[in-house]
Amino acid sequence: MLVRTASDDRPRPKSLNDMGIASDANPVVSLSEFTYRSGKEIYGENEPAVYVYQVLKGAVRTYKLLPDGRRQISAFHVTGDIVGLENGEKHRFTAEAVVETKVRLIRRPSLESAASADPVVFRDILGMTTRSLRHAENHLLLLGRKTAFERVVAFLLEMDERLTATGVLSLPMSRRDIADYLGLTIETVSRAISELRRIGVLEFVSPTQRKIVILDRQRLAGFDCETRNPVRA
Amino acid sequence: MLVRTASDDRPRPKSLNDMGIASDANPVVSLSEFTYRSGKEIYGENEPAVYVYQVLKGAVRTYKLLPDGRRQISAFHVTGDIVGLENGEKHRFTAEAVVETKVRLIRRPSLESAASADPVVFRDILGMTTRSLRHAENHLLLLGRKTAFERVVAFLLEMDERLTATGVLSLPMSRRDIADYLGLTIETVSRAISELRRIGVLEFVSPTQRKIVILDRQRLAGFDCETRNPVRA
DNA sequence: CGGGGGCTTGAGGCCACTCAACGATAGTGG
DNA sequence: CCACTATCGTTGAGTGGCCTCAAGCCCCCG
Repeated sequence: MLVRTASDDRPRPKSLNDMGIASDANPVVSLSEFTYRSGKEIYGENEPAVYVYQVLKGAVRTYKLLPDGRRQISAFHVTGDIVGLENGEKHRFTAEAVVETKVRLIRRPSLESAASADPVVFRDILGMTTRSLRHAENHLLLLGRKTAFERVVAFLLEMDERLTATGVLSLPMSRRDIADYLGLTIETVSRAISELRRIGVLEFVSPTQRKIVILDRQRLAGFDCETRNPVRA
Repeated sequence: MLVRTASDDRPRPKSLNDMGIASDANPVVSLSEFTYRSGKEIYGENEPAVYVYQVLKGAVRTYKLLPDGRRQISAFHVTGDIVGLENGEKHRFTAEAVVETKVRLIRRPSLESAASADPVVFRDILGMTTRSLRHAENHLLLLGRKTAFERVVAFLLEMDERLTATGVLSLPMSRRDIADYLGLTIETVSRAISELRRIGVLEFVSPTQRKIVILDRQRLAGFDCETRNPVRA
């Protein structure tokens, strides 16, 4: 199994003000923005959780590593999503920018004080945590019990829903990211996509393999054995 | 893949009072108790979430099914654990008693009113949700990237920690349950346990295969490639 | 135009699954 | 109390789906 390396030259949002980026004196929480270049680490697993991040543009992957480098991506976060809301002192994942990504930074202490002051904020935090939990629970089923083909189909449907819903996918992530999200290898992901193209469900938009047209969503959805209505004898 | 059936003769806690079991007039939330026999369904996936349950004795499994019967158990819940806290209208899993199980029932509406009245209750709910999320996130890594042997080791260590921590495990669940929790087959689970016995890490306590002594926890833990300190180049 | 990374495709191997047989255990009824 | 039976767990043999290894293509970018 390949061991991947992580660069340690990531920007430090702690020095945002030093860098001349104004920090917003919001009445609710202190805000500021930052842009991460593609592949840069936003925070590391087990680091103290100083900030919560809202993705304004781009995409973020959050993952865990095993000592030998095996990686499991738990989620991709796109525009509007909140990243790093741990409800605890430490980050449980590493977070990296999948592509050039702009985020809004929210200081955790200021978020917490806002939450204690305002029940609505608190309720929002619970809602977002529940949302993450539901996503993780569905992903457990995918990783534990779905075939490689079913996983790739489920991934494409999820991305179709979250990215555009126009039938044309512009995936920000590489095949390696997809593989590490689905618990597969890049070759297996590639073969599944090729198969879907072969049978006429998908098509690439030239000139790249990351823009995908869904030609027959009906049929694509049919390959996903979703949990909707499990038959009970 | 085998399609398993679910009995539909489960008791209905809705009729608790009709059944002569007093419902506790607690100042905070309305409480009552109920005992489920081994294998009985407590609630079904997508059913309206009327109750939240606290396990008083026994064990509960929560799972999702695919249409063809493939099952993924998301968690086992033992004494003290809360089950069915969905923060939403519907249950996201089916819950069943693994063995004869006594639970305390908490009406969801009464819990919600308690939460809005008391920030401490609300904070507890967030804490429990976060706890579930952390468990699910760790399980994603297990299902996505660990080998069969590593999964079984991780399972035994988890159960050792949660059930007794005395070095003697009395597993309430069958090999099938374990397999469906770990995303494996019963044969693979069995082989991994046999291997651990063969090398002298485990031992069965007669006369059953569900009582296990951990002879060398050091070595057992060594087989678990936990996420503790991933090496970074 | 040369180099490199990302993606695809093919060939072969291995880990976990499938199928099957058997022993042990627990539950059932005579 | 003891056959009888069903269920659970183990073990072996063989298969197959996904992984590994490798080659080649394409696009991007200096």
